[in-house]
Amino acid sequence: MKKYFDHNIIRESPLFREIKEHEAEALLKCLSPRRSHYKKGEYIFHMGEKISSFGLVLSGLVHVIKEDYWGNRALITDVGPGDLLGEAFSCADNTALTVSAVAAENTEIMVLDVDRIMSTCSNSCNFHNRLIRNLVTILAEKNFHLTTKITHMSQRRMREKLLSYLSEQSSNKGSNRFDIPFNRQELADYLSVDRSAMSAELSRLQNEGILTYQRNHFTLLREDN
Amino acid sequence: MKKYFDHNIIRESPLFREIKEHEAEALLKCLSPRRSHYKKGEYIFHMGEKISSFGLVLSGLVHVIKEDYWGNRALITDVGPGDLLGEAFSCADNTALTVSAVAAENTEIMVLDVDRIMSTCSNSCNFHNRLIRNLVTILAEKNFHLTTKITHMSQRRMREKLLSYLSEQSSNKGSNRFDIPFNRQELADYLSVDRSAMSAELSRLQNEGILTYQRNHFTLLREDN
DNA sequence: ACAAACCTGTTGTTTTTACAACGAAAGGCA
DNA sequence: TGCCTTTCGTTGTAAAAACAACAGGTTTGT
Repeated sequence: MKKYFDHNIIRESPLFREIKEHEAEALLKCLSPRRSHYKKGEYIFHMGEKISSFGLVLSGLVHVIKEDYWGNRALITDVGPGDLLGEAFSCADNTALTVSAVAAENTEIMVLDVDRIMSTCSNSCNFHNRLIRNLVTILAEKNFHLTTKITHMSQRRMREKLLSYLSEQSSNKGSNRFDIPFNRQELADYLSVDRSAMSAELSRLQNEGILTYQRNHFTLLREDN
Repeated sequence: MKKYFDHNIIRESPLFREIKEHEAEALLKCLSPRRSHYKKGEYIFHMGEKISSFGLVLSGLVHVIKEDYWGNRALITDVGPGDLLGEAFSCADNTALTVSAVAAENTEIMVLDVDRIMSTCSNSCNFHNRLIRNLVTILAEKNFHLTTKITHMSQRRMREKLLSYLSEQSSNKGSNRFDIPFNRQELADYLSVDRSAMSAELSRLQNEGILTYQRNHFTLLREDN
C-alpha cells in the first residue's frame, strides 16, 4: 500500500491530516481504496445515481455539471488534485446525485467507500478515528464556507455584497487593512456579479470615503477615523 | 438520563436517527450533555469565540446574527426546536465564530461536546458509531442543500434563478408537474429577489409558454409537448 | 356569513445592474 | 528596454430588478 500514500496529493490531503505515513499505510490497507482512471470526457458519475463512495482527485480535473429540465448545462464547479469529489452525496443518507461529474482531462481518482470509513474496522486501527474526525472537519469547514458565501450573495445590492465580503475579510485578518485573495474577475464570479459594474461600484465606494484600495489591498474606513 | 431522551425533540432529532430509546440512554450517559437555559435577548455565543460544542435546540428560538465592520447587524438565520446550533463551527478545526447567536425567546438547549462525540468512548457503546455517522450525514446533507441554493442564487438573472429552482424541484419529484413548499414571499427570500418582481417574471414565463402554474402547483413545458 | 388578514398578480416609475467598448496600468518575458 | 498579455477602471447605453401602490382572490377566525 506504500504506493498509495507515497503520493504527495494524498499525504497533504486534509483527509489524512495528522496521520503519519506508517499509520496511513495501515489505514489504507484497511480501507482498500481503488484507483480509477478516467479519460477526458468520460463520466465519473451521473445525475440521478446514488453513490456510496467518494473520490480524492489525484491528478487531472473534473467538471461538476448540472443539466436542467430544458437540457441547458451549467458548470457547477471544478474539482482538481487534492479535492474531494462527491463527498456530500455519498455521506448523505440515500440522496440521489443532482449533478454529474465528467473528466475535463485525463484524471486519476482514489475511491473511498463511506461505509468502510465510517465503520471502525474490526481490527480497529487507531488512526481510523482520526480519519473520521478529519472527514467531519472537512464537511464542517465546507459547510462554513458555503454559508459565508450565501450571506454575501443574499445581499440584495451589489454594494452590500461587496461590503459584506470585505467586512468579512477585514474581520478574518483582524484589521481594517488587508489583502484579498481574488482578482477582480474572480471576486465578481464569487459574488456572482459583473466585473466592470463591480469595479465601478468599488470606485464609488472609494469616492464616498467608505474605503480605499490599491489593487488587492483594501482599507475600510469609518467616520471616526 | 431518561429525562433527556424522554423529549420528543431529542427522540426525533436526526442526530439520534436509528437509535432506540434504551440505546440512547446509554449514549447520553456517555456524552453527559448539559442543558442550558437562555433568557430572551441573552447571548449564546459571540462572534470571534471558538467553540468545542454545539447545541440541539429543545425549545424557544435563536437568532444567528452577524455584525459587519460598520456595525450593521444582519440576521443570518433562525434556529428552532430540533435544529442544531453551531455544529459547523464546533466541528471545524480551530475556526473562530463569524456569527453570534442570541436567544430570540426564552430558549433551552442541549449542549454536546464534539470531542466527546468523536472519540468513541473507552467502554465503547455500540451506538456511538451510529451517532457519529448521523453527525456526518447531517453535515453532508446541509452541505448539499447549501450547494443547491448557491447554484440557484448564482444565476445572473432572476428568470434563470427561478428556472434553476423549478427545474430542480421537477427533477426531485420526478415529474414536470409538482408542488413547491414555498409561498411567493418565501420563494423570493430563498432566491434573494423581490417578491413582486418575481411574480411578474413568473407571469411572463407563463405567457411565453415556458411553464404554467396555479398557486403552488407548477408545470414545466417543452416545445415538444 | 362576514370581516380581517394574508397572499398573489399587475402596473408604472426609479434604481441598479449588465453589457460593450475602450484606454491605461501592471506584470511577464524576450 | 520594449512588446505583449492580462488586469483594472471608466463611460454610455440597454436591460433588468427593485420599489411602491393597489386590486382581486384566498384563507382564517368568529
